[in-house]
Amino acid sequence: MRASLKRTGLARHLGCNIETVRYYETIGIIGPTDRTASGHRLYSQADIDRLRFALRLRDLGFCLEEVRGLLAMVDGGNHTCGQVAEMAETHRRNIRRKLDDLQRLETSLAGLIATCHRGDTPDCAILNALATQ
Amino acid sequence: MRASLKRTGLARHLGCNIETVRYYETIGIIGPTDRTASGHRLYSQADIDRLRFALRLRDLGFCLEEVRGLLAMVDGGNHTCGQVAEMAETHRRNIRRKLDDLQRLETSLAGLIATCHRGDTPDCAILNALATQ
DNA sequence: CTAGACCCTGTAGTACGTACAGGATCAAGA
DNA sequence: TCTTGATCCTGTACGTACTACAGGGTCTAG
Repeated sequence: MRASLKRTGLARHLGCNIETVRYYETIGIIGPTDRTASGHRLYSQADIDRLRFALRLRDLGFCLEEVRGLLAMVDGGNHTCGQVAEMAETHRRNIRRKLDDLQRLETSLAGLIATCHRGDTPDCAILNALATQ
Repeated sequence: MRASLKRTGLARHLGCNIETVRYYETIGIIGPTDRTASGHRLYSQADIDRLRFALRLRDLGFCLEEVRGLLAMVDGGNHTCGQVAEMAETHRRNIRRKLDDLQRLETSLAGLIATCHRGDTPDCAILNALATQ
């Protein structure tokens, strides 16, 4: 069966927000689709596949610029598997860095919280620690 | 010695961006400061302390709304140590959740990368995995 | 035929700044 | 005293990745 959905159907099918679909069209992640005589968009199976691909990349934390790049590579057909792997590796390093940052932050916060005796007075070890020069 | 800095001096002293200082003033994180006769801002020691406090909270990952809330609590003097600790705990839970999300993401990405043979052809296991319905 | 669900476009708002434009002021050296 | 370059001022636009309207047109089931 060949699908041909409108915006709400598409959004439900892929589990994304309606507005996101239009946004992705305006910034060129997905191209302009076919329209009905009255101007309603009709999403073909190819449109759906492309959007799903983009959404998966997004869910993997790629920014839209990277998504655009990967789509362009696939569109052009002038990519190699090695290039794709390299982009993925770079992205993974960025995520690892974020993980490290967040882990350090959690540690700091845990240390701060541990100093607190949770009294019902305004005198707070957390605030004192933060206010100290 | 009582400090009284202008914007560049302040930004250098606290290691933040000049524009950030002005931004924090426009959104009310820090109040309007004294000015010279010609209108140049002068940051007192109290201004500096307040900004440092706000920047530390920001560095701990609190959003500006939370920073504003904590500052208001301190300003009003009507807070308890327990309330502060609770905010910190809530924030810590949010960070933990982000850590989990990011960790899952890293795992997915690692799995994807592992399937790739890094060839110089366009046929790519990563792209195939992402394109598969 | 009508009600309500859906579609269209354009614009404004979110968080947290960053970056400029166009002009005024200040401090130090000649 | 003059000039030069650093700094200051204000206002506004830009960035990401959407989200939320407003004001109108279309479609479909009863």
